[in-house]
This record gives sequence, C-alpha cells and structure tokens, in this order.
Amino acid sequence: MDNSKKYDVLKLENQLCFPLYACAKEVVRQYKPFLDELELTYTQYITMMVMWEKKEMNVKELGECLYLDSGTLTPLLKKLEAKGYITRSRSSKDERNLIIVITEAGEKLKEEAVLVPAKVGKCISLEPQEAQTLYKLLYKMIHQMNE
Amino acid sequence: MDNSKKYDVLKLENQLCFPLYACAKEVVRQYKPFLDELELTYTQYITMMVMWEKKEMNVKELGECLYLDSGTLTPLLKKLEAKGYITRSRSSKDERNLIIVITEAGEKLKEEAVLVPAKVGKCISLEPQEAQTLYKLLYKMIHQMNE
DNA sequence: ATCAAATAAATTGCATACAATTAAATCATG
DNA sequence: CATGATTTAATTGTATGCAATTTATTTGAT
Repeated sequence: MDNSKKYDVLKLENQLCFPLYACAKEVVRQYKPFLDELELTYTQYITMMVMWEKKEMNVKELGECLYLDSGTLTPLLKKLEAKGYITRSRSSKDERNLIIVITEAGEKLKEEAVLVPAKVGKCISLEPQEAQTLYKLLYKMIHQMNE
Repeated sequence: MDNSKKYDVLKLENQLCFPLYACAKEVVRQYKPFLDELELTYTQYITMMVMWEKKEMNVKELGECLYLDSGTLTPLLKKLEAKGYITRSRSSKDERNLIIVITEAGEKLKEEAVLVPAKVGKCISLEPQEAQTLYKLLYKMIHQMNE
C-alpha cells in the first residue's frame, strides 16, 4: 500500500458520517429560533409531531417512531406533561404500558407549529429533486442499519 | 386550502430533517462497538481525526473544523489529555489561545483507528455513487446554513 | 396454578451539545 | 498610551442520548 495514502481514510473530509453528524446538528440549530417561540426543544417538537398525528401512543411506540429510548423519553414526556400538552397514564389493560395522550392545549399548539416547516425551509433550500434524493438515501441508510 | 392536508407538513414522514437527525444518531451508534475498543467516544474520535491530520490546533480552530463550541470541547479535550493523547497549553504568543498538540500515544492510536472506517463501512453500505451524492448534498446544506 | 422468562418504563451514570455568561488577554483608536 | 471593544476559553445551566440496571407487570411453559 502507498504509505502516503494509508491514513487518508482518517481525514474528516473523506468521511461520510461526519457531514451527516454536523448537518444534523446544524439543522436542529436552524429550528431553534422558531421552536423557541413555542417553547419547545427539537426533540420535544418531533415528539409532538407524532402525538399530533397519532393522538395516543405508549412510550415504546414513541421510541420506535423516534428512535429514542425510555431514558430519553421519560424525562422529556414529563416535561411535555408539565407544559400541559400531553397526559401520562398507565394502561388498565397492561399496567406496564404508559399511555401518552395529547391534550386540548397540545392540539392547539399545532396551529403555531404548522408554520414552522416553512420557516425552516427558507433556511435550508434544496431543490425538490435534491431533497427527494437526500430523503431516500437517508431512509435507505436508516433501514440498512436497523437490521 | 384543503383542510385535510393542512397539517401534513407536520407529519414525521414528510420531514427531511427528521431522517437526518435519526440517521446521524444511528451512524454514531454503529461506530460505538469499534470505538469502544479504542475507548473513544464518537466526538473524541472525530477530534482525534483532526489532530492526526493537523498535529497542532487551538480550540477555536478545532471548533470551526468540528462545528463544536468551547462548552463541548473544553471538557472533551481535558478527557483526551487525561488519556494521554494530547497536551493542552497556552500559547506564549497569545495567552488566550489554548494550543492542543498530539502526543506520541495519540499518534500511536492512529494505527488502530485506521481500521475503523472499513469496519463501519460494512454496516453502512451505499453504492459509491450514492455515497458521493449524499456527501455533496450534506455539504451543500451545511454551507448554506453557515451563512 | 406457579414461577421463570419476557416486557415496559424508570432510573442511573456518563458524555455530549449549546446558549449565555464570565474572565483573561489583546487590539484598536483616539 | 489608556481604555473600551474584541477575542478566546472556561464555566454554568439545561436538555438530550444511550447503555446498563432496576422495578413492576405480564406471559408462558410445565
């Protein structure tokens, strides 16, 4: 092997994972000013996105949707409950399950939240075709890694 | 507006940012078993990648490379110093600057680290063309957001 | 029916991330 | 050349993330 090239794989610029990691963080940062208006963090926001759609979920299901575990979700859900956007209660069918249900206030928040994607979209403008390509590649990777 | 579609922008499946966020986390998880062998976290690993290439950097430069601030880097660099992979010392030219220099032990670590990318590559197999496309799109976004 | 195995959350411990603030050093301008 | 502005790290405080463990509950095989 050409020794001058041996360590090139360790250069940041030759990594695919690094821009992925950096880009994800930057995107979350783009969300921040808009989410601050709703007093939500990014993780709380995506959790609410699931709740806006599903209305009722248990922690395990939420974790599967969001790729988060109970160590992250438990404190986060307690905060959302404290804000009044969800309720947390044990299932009577199976006491192990904690059922998360969206509240009226939670539903109401959706009216403001619906404006967020467009605001962020202005900061991150890819061509529709590029966005589509990126979307597919990301999910391809995600599915590949979850095997 | 068609009301049945009004809130579709809030569905996780219609988000580009969510798979980005999820994929980045999953990738870091793929690294973990291999980095565990080196007793490095992912963030410590990418920091070492910069050090392997540059040998000497100050905290500000590292932060620019890695998109991290001193709040993250200061404790991380202290850990890398404790492991013996870097030294931390103030510049005599400008005492505000903290100069990070890689040590012998740090250089030595590169021998094991150089095997990591291939191992991770096996878990994340995109076609070279796809990887190239993804790489370009991610950097396009990163550069756009840093304006 | 009983009890070991499995399941679901919660807890614990550690390591980021990052905004905001602070402290020290240097610069720049009158 | 004095001092206010700027720059660089460090610190503080809050919120993740996740592995590993614990606790409570339920399931399932005998």
